[in-house]
Amino acid sequence: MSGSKLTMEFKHQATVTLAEVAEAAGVGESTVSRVLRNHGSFSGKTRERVMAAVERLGYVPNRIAGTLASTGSRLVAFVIPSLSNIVFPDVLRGASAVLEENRYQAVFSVTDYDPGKEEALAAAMLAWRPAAVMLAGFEHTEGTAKMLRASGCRVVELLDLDGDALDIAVGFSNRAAGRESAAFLLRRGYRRIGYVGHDLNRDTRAGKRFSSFCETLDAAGTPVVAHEILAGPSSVDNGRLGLERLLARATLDAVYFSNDDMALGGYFHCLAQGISIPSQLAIFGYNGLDIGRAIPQPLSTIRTPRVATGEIAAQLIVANAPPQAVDLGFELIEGATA
Amino acid sequence: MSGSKLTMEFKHQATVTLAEVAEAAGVGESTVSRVLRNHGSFSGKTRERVMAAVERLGYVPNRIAGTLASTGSRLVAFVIPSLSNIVFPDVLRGASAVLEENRYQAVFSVTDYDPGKEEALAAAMLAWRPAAVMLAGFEHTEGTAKMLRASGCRVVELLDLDGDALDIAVGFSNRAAGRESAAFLLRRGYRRIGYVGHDLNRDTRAGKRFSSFCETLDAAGTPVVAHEILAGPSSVDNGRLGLERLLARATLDAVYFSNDDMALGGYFHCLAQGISIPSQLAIFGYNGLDIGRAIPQPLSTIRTPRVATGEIAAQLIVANAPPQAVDLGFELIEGATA
DNA sequence: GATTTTTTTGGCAGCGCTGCCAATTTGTAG
DNA sequence: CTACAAATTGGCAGCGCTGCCAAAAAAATC
Repeated sequence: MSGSKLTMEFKHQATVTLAEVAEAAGVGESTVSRVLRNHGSFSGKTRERVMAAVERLGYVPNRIAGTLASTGSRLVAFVIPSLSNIVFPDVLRGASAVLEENRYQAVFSVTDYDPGKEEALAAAMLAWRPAAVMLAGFEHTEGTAKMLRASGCRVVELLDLDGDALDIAVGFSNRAAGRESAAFLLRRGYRRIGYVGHDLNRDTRAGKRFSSFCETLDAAGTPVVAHEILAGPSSVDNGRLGLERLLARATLDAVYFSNDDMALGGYFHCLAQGISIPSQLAIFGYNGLDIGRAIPQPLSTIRTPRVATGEIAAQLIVANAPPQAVDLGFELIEGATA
Repeated sequence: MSGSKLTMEFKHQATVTLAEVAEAAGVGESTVSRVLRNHGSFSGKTRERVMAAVERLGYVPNRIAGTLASTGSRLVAFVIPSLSNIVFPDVLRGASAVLEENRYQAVFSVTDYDPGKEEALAAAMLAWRPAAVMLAGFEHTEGTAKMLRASGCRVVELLDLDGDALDIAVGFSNRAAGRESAAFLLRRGYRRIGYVGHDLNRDTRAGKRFSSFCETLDAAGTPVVAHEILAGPSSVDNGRLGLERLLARATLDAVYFSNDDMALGGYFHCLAQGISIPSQLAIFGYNGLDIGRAIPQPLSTIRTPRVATGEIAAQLIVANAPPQAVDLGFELIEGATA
């Protein structure tokens, strides 16, 4: 479209091809290919001549061509809801370490928790013929599911276990997390419990935690007294704001937050307002962020295996493991805020 | 290598090709290609027939083949030091939003602050013939620089401005950040200033901040009294630990931290130890994390344009802008801790 | 030294798509 | 109805590499 003159200036694709290397080394193309991939047999002398030519010409193999010619791409596609929610960078971190070791490449796109966008991005990803597509959770549009099933590529659904997996699932039960959080608060004797969360229609895993949290409290005869759902993303500020609003409407002795960052916001709100924790108000979070342990009173929360989720998912793909659901569990941290 | 029997079970690459679509629609291959890319001319009737065939067969274009056949790949490669340091997810977030809008794909690898690994990963990235490679800062091995220059693909160096760019640079001056941090502390009257940081040989941008911080204090005749460098990554725990060690060795009235997370660790250490802030000890961070504003005394720090760095970098690539250095600046937040 | 076996090697047909060009169809003007 | 321009369309040669197969060279055996 624009600046074709500029384009000229900055594009000099140093197109050294395998054929040129072969020529320079005085060997056949397939020999170069074998040496470079260290696959098949060739003599040490040949190897040296090829490597010398590669070095001399500054040859960089073209994976695009290589992938097209062979099959299976060593690309792993991540279609994640967000990069602001620490969960996803953590998962990527775990996965990328394993993938890099095995010479796979990670590709990603961010759906912003929008299922429609997820479908579009998943389609775009499939066009790269990845070895696997990794998504968050089980809630996808029908189109997405159909497309993934038809694609023939491996699918890994991450961070959830409450639902039917398309292929592989790695994570833990969000329902169990919600349930155990509620049970913990009940054990501690709290009875007037509230909830502060971010948009649940979009973050369906948070939604599952909340709903099983509610069910557990209902069963105990002490349902959630009040809840405050904030439209924006999970954040410290929203946690603070949410708690402020909630306390303006209801008298509570404990609050469950959809995430640690929100819980921290709530915690700081209490500090600022002189609300003593946990005697006046208990706070319980979710995720087990490091910073939760560093505050004056360690945050009571559930620690999730985020990095491990990425690692395991990547390992299963690398090993071409059969369909399965891997439960990594979570750990309830009693902390000092509840 | 392993499980070829398993392999059979899970690979049914639904290989519907463009040729099959053409066949089914009763048109030529190039026509299908034109319709799908909405490029060139074709009649409305043809369009419908093609789309119907695409729908019916569940055709997913193969970008690998498309990229090989055309030129330029609409892939943007990120070679970043870490995903734990919030800086990089933020940059990716900004960039990926812009890239997705323009139908580019983000690919990434994590170097773990290791220049050797950076070189290897950059080489692997170039094999995908990306439209651009984005790296952190200017400090690369000679091999990396040579390879990037020879590659002919655009290069963007992020988050630094103190050095010579290979092509495009987007960020701000870390030296200026260090200098202004020091100047601020001096203006506030602090004279016995210490530093707590993470591994500086590896995070060269943090190294630059520290060195210009030191120079500024030296020039004022009040050099850094003591510093504590922790081997691990920047983290809340390390900040706490670093400050504890530092205070055991020196009497200080202010401490500069290499990052906000470390500064927060220091802040909480003070809270726990009853050290009053800022009267007994001032704390100054770097990055401007949200949580720094939520704690009882807002953290004094420098806010960096992380998301914007990613956005601008992506925009320049999408627009195929000429080589340039874009200074996004930073903002000193006075806060209440210094 | 001849023969068999094993190791190396090169040739070449695709992988699925795009870009170019020529051919065909359609539209328009004379 | 003819001539000419414009809009559509199809054919096909690659893009750079890998995989297969047969040929050549080297090593082992008798």
